[in-house]
Amino acid sequence: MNFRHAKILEQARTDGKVTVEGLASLFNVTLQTIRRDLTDLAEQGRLERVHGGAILPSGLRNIRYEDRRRLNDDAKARIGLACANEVKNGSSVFVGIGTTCEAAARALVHHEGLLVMTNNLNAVPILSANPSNRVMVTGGTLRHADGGLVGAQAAAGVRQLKFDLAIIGCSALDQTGDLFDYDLDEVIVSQSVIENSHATALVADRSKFSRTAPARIARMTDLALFVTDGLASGMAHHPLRTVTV
Amino acid sequence: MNFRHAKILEQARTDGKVTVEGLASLFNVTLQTIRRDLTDLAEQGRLERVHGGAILPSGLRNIRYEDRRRLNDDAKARIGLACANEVKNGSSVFVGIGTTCEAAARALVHHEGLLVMTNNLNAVPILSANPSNRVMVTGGTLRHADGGLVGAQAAAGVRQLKFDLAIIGCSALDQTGDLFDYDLDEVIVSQSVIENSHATALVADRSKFSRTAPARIARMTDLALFVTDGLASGMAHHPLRTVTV
DNA sequence: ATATTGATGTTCGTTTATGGATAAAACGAA
DNA sequence: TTCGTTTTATCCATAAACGAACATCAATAT
Repeated sequence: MNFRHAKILEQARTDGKVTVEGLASLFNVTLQTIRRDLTDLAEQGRLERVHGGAILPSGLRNIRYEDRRRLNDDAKARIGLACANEVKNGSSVFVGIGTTCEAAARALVHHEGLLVMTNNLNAVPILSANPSNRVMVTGGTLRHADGGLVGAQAAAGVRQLKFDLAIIGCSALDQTGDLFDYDLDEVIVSQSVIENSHATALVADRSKFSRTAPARIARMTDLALFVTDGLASGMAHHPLRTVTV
Repeated sequence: MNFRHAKILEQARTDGKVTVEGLASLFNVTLQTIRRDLTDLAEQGRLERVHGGAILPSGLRNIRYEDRRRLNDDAKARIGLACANEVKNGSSVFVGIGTTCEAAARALVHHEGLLVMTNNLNAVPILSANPSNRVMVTGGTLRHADGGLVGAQAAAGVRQLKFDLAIIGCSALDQTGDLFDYDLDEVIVSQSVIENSHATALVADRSKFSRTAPARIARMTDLALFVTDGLASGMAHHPLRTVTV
């Protein structure tokens, strides 16, 4: 344990990741020293080591989910940041399932006095890093694959509150403006979230345009905001307010 | 405690860290004296010792909780094991808040086909390590101190199911056979659990006999089983079925 | 006056952190 | 795949930090 460890963890919590290079120049020590730090922290389970740096530990998630998290994570961080800009201090927020929603949760650390509900167990430690947040969990059936809580109980949990802004993701988007998902148990939660929010923001990186999924969540017109990193050509003039990062 | 301690803590709070060298020259004492001071403060949990100095304890919550987890963990593991013996494969189980309940969760890894609900987020990764378990979460307000979900919503989540066996803990036990807790929001959950279970097991190590807490959860006669590592003298002949490990 | 206690200083052998060197492993591009 | 580059783990040497034991001193009790 040394002086750097606390700072490394802090940076990992705010940025979602740390790099060996970045930390070495930050602390003015050699790369080897940082590697030892990261190894130590990883052995304590406080970080998870990856090539070139480290990320926050997973706990629940499986390998596939880890891979997805690393996929396009720059874009996800930008999307999360843009999304957090829409959140006012002291408001009530919902954070949904998916790595992009987690990026949004990460971007909320500097907000004050939020009431945040989530059905994403990975988002819980991120959100509770800020002690001024009140964090609530929907309840529901745990989906081992990604730490999501789904099903009727999750939907019922959502109905306990009305959100100023709900941040949700989806598995696929089509050109007619529909949102889709794979899992019906997740869809009923998302629908419940949309119903119980003054405004809903969809976060989705461009990869979602080229996917398909069976279960319709909603139409784009049911939403207030769409935050993405690049539009598919056909959707360029969709009526929905769109933020591209 | 001496006059330096207050100043050391003050500096730690403003700078986030203190160094042995810096403090020694500040107070004009030897390095060894400062080391003694820092060791004292670290033992009190007011600082965290690092090589060359000390830092603020990282996230009070985690440290305290980690300490508690290590406290008497042999006994807790035995209690958990004994408790798991009462659980049949394929049954529905509730796992409550506290390190002893987590020990019980750990002991359930070799069971098959359980439906487990919990309001303890620390228990979730433990329970989901066994893929044949169906894991549900109650929902509720997150208590940062220990990862527990409490309040009305947690109690409502509990009412969705009826458990074959519920495993709960408590903060204190008195000789008349009453169970107590510190937090009313947790008590309403425990009461809801007892109501919605065919049988409730209380897990408590002997330290609970010497504690007191304000909020009554239930009477011992409301329970089916009591698993502990040693009885207080006065409770030796309580009518409740008791397993001592 | 003498003994006791507690805080501090001193010494010294041990432990730990760090950086450099090297070889193995992981990665990315062709 | 193969090759070249980057990242990593391991070993070693050095310097710093550490803690235990003992000595010293002052304040207090007997």
